[in-house]
Amino acid sequence: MTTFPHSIPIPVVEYELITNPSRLSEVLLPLLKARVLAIDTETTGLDPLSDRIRLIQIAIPKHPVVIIDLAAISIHKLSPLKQLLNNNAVKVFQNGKFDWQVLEIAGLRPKGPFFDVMLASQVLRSGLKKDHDLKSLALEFLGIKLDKSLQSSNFAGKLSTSQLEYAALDAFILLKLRARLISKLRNARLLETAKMEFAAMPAVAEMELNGMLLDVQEWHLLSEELNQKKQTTLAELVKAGLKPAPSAQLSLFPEITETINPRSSTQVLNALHALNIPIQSTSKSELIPLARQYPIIQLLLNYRKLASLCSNFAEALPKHIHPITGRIHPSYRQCGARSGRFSCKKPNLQNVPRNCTAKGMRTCFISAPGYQIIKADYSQIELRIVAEISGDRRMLDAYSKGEDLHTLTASLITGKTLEEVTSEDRRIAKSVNFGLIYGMGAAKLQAYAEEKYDVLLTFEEAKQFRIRFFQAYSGVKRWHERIRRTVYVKDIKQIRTIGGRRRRWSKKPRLSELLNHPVQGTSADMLKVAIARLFKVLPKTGAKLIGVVHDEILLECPQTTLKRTSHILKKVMVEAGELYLQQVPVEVEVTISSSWAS
DNA sequence: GGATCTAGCGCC
DNA sequence: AAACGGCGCTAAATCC
Repeated sequence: MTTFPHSIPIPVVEYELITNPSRLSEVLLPLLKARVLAIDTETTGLDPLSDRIRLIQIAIPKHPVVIIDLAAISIHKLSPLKQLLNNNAVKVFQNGKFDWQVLEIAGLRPKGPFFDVMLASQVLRSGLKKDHDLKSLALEFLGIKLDKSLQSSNFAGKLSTSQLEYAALDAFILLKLRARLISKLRNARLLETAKMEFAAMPAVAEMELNGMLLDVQEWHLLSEELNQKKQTTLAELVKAGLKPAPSAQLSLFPEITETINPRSSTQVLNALHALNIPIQSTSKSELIPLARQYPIIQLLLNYRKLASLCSNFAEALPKHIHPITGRIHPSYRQCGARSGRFSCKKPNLQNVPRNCTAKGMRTCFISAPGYQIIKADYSQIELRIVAEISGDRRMLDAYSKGEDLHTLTASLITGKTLEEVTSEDRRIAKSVNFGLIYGMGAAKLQAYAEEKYDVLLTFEEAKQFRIRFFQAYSGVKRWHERIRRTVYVKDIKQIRTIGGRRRRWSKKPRLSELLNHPVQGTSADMLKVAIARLFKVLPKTGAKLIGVVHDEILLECPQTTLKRTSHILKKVMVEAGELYLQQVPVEVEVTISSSWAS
């Protein structure tokens, strides 16, 4: 890594401010010939749906930065700009998702190929937890200290010279950053991964603008139901004897301390100790084994779950309904996870509960009139990727014959034939499969099976299943051993997905992290290829991308094109998967419904 | 008093 | 020898 012992002075950037339509086409003429355009925008705020674009700054090498004051020029006079943004030049952005959205809403949608310096940096430094804002990138890759104090200045009124200089520099610096990042990416063999991110970027930008529609009335009913349950559970808890520990009752106001807050782990710990229940912490894994013995613990678990559902979802999600669109527009980060997976926030729609009430929260996410929701997800994608990467014969055989891997595992660990396997056996096997591929130990497997699959195993059983799993899938065992050697013998601190996406560690990685990245990351890669391709083909169907959840894609589709669109969606997803999986068939399950429920 | 950390919940 | 990974949000607890 290059270091810059002395910071380089901030370059002086020439610019021309355009406030007059008659000068526009003239000044854009040389830009039309450029192969690369660096673009930045300044807006009146950070919400593309309610704030407005003020400036667009465009930089090309050896030329003054062109700053166009969009407050001064009517949209009808902008065709030269539209033509420029719609040409085949590479468009360079910093966090281009935001600029894409702002430009789209201003009727100035830019056309790719794109280069996003933030995404490039995230791909390059994945796992190393660094900042990826423009200031950090300029310092890290160019040794330039940028002054970003004007970023949040008022871009609605009259603009100062320093604001214009700031705006010009932001665009100009992107050219230099791109050049530096390209060579870094190429040296790290990450250019292909970065290009995949760039291609997915407009799809992500549009997905956020599309947002999802929440049925507020149904949501309210569901919230009421949850709240009722929460209150009755609280009453039962008090009845069952959840009260302050004796020492705490020395309070001057005993009536106030008659009950405790069941969400407070410290209060709960004391209260349970007072009831002679032997626990070290109030964590779920410690409470679950005691739930059968002590009814109060089951009530406590129920209450905590209900309280979390109420505050995290029932009360929280309606607050995110946008006043202009009436829809929820979460913020997706396409490189949000170190594996390359998406993360989602404000609100996080990737963790909306599936089956928390009789009705289900996801049924409240609905399609607009005249539309339906198409949901498509990759079937057992992580296990398929494990089969591909490990080359495990048995897994590959099972998948190529179209067999069910959970049933196969059930048969292998119980010794029963495939026909004898019960649905209970299969559920056990499911927990075993998902638990053991990343090297879970027997104790955790036991807890995990109970917590997630309601499967009771003794420690000995968990141990036996673990042994039999690795006997049955010896290729998986060899894969684990191969990776183990890379950490503990070769001291390697990085690993890649099938497509080459890299994750690094600053300290010695855990084996499970090294096993996990190629699997989760490859799954993320195929999802991104899929949405990038969908971005190109969906417009002709009228369908809109409205959500992604790791191995799942959600479209809102006009009734009239449902059949064709779901066919296209499935085809695109399967083909994206097949780019990475050569030995395992890729399967995608598609459902059509008036809501997000499956 | 506000900022930050932790525990515990949801999802794939 | 033992070890599942990846996220975000809320409320309580703690720090400054």
